[in-house]
Amino acid sequence: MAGNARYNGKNTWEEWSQDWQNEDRYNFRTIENKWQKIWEDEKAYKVDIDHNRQKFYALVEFPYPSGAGLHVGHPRSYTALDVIARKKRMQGFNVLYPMGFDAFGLPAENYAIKTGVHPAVSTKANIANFTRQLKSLGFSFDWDRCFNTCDPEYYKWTQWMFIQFWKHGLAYKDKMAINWCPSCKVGLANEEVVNGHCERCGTEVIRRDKEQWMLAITKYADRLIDDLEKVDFIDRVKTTQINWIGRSEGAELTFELTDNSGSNLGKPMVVYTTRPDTTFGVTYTVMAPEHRFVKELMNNYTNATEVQKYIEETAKKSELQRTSDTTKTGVELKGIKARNPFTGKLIPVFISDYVLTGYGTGAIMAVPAHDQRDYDFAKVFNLPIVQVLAGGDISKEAWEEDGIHINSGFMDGMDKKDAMAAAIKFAEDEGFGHSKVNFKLRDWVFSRQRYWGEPIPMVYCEHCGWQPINESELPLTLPDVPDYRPNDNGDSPLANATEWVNTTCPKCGGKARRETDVMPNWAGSSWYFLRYCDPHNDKEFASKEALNYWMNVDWYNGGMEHTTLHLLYSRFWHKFLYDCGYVPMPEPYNKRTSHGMILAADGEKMSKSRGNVINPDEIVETYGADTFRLYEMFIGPFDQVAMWSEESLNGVYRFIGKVYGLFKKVYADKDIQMCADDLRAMHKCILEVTERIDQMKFNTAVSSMMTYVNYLSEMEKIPATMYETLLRLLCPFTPHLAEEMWARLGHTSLIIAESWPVGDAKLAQEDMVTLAVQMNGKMRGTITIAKDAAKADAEAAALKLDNVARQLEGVTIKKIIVVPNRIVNIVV
RNA sequence: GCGGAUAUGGUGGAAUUGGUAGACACGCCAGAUUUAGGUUCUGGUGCUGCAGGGCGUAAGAGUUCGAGUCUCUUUAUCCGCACCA
Repeated sequence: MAGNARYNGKNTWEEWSQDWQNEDRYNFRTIENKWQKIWEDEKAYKVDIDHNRQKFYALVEFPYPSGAGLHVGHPRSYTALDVIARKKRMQGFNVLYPMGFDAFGLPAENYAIKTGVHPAVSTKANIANFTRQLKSLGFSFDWDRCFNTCDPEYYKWTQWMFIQFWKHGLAYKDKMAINWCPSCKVGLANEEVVNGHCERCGTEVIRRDKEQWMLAITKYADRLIDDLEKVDFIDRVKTTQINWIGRSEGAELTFELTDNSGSNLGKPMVVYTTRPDTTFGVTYTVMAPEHRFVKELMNNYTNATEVQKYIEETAKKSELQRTSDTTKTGVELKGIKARNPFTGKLIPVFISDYVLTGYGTGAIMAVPAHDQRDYDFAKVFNLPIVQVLAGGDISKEAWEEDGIHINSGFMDGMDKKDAMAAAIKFAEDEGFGHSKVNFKLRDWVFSRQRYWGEPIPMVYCEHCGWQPINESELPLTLPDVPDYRPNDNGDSPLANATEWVNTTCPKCGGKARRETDVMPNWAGSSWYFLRYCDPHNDKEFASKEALNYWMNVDWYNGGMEHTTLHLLYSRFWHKFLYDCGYVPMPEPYNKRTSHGMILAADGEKMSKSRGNVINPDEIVETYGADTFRLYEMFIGPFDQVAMWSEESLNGVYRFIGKVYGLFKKVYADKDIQMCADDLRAMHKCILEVTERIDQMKFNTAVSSMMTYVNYLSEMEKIPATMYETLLRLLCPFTPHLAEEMWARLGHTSLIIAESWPVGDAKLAQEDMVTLAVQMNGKMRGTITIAKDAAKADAEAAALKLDNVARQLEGVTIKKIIVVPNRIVNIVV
């Protein structure tokens, strides 16, 4: 017999207590290891469906298992929700708090290119390391539900979902100009381009025509905005998503293109505008250089060479060059005109790179009087500027505010609202336009020309076009390849796996080729929270029963940087599954919060190159997991950036030592009476900690406990109830310490399964209160009187104060304001 | 340029939401114990005056008996988006 683990190998509590009674120092290393082993052996955090208990699903973003290991930023989020999960558990909820790994991604692949180590091998090692680190911090994850996205048993379902997208027409292949990172040799989604640079490696992104798989997220744009009303997301997240989706209401109007004499060329140019009411002020039109009409009408231009040259120059410009240089350039398409449908006048047509091909219709009507960009362009090309809204001074700049319409025919005298309605009605009646909603959001570029991702389960057949493989053949596993390097043609390394690529068409049985691009690293994370509900299911991605019980995620915490990436993608993905009837609710997350970043002590981001990275392993080694956890909660307001400080960490370490030291003063006698002050201190602490955890004010929750511990330190002897209450409150933050001291009090149960204390507001109340006494709002002293004393008593007591009486000499009291239990203000 | 946030001691930060500004912690100072030392304990610590007192929440104005908190103006820093018609 190895003895009882809880008693460090001793068989009885008595044997064990002989040992620890001699210990002066809190031996966190032994103690933390001991409890982690016990929790693991007893599967203390394993959960199952239990219809008799209310569920609570707490979720944190699963990490990418990088070679660098856990960053001190990760535990900020994980500890916060661990605290919440543990408290909910103690409050009787059936809590699901899972962890997994988002294991596909470029770093493993780049590492493979450098070293030849297969990404599966390095990823596996990294996952093992992450798991060890996470376990060393004592998080209450249900490890039985852990999975990673590069496991075929998992990505089988990612592929299956892709096929469902395809079947519903939401996955399509399209040749288009995409963002291309020349260093990673990979296409990027809009969301992955930061200031014209690759989000991963920082290389300037260029534009490149490529055939890409796309997911039609724009079909959900409206619902992605509207349904934000149904969920409890912090405002920052909501507004960022709304701005990113960029809904705008306006109209599409058709401008006929004509030759110089005014005969129609059969090219109705459709423009998008948010201000159809200003059409009387349109003095020219502009098409994006890539607009198909520009090429189609090439023979009509008298300056075709110049036009051609401009088109080529634009194509060469990177996204960054194109957007950073705001001086207007362009070329008039000489030989053609556009007819303003409101005035009938013929106006010039230009091409310019300030008109974007991907937004609206790729063509605009220019109102230089009321749009600064059009104004700038008109100045460069000396075009007429016609004011149609009263106000401003258009000789200096465009007037972009509202105003009464002038020079606008039937709209003269109208305000914006009436004129908008009138303009759209006119366009509809005359058949050249209609109202239209547009979005900045683009469809999701879903192909990556790389290796380490989910293979896209599609094949191309000469006869049948693109076809999905049979669902019974899933998972389509990633083949081994000898060389992971992508090539400059933009082919995936998979293109060289000839045997794998050549296959048969699932429809006609003829020769076919597999898609060699893989999915982006956002694919696996778009639905992982569903898998946690039923992670070992090999028949479905999750059973109906499990989804009905566990979904939605009740509380999801993660980084702001995912607001327009993972968070938006997964909401879209989930809505699609909902529309297909595969998930019970249209939104996956009830509540979303976000933590601030942790910066290095120098206020900079932690990075290898700066050499200011704090390694969590070293902190755990030197101070212990509890200190680390508690410090991350105490470091500052949870939603704001925080700077790492080893000195402050030391303060938390001292606090833990103090809690340990108090144990010696605890009365063995359980029935000892507490006085009113004791009860007040205890209940106040319970109420504060409870409330502050719910509000994520972890830093002040910790200070409440520090205040309580300071109170206990001043006592000669501590009633057991007071100390036990402290341990219960502390348990979510410092579970090892709480568990150890709980056991030393003689308990044989685990404290993590104990109930959360309930505070009594009455007992927490003071019976005497201190009021501030002010004269004309300036502090003159304080009085202590009974709580809820009559106003007259407070007044009388205040006037008796020496300080007040002295200063009252020779002045008359105008009035006295008494706010019960707060303040007495004497106005003179 | 647009959108969002932040601004309080030497430092990180509190403030019951309009009612004693600076909780809690770090640091610092003094003392005690131990000491070769970072340990531990006690007391002090916004600024300023000998003192009654005065001044203090980025700056300026306003509302109020009373403003860190509400309104307006300005400034600084951080983050996101950026020719989206």
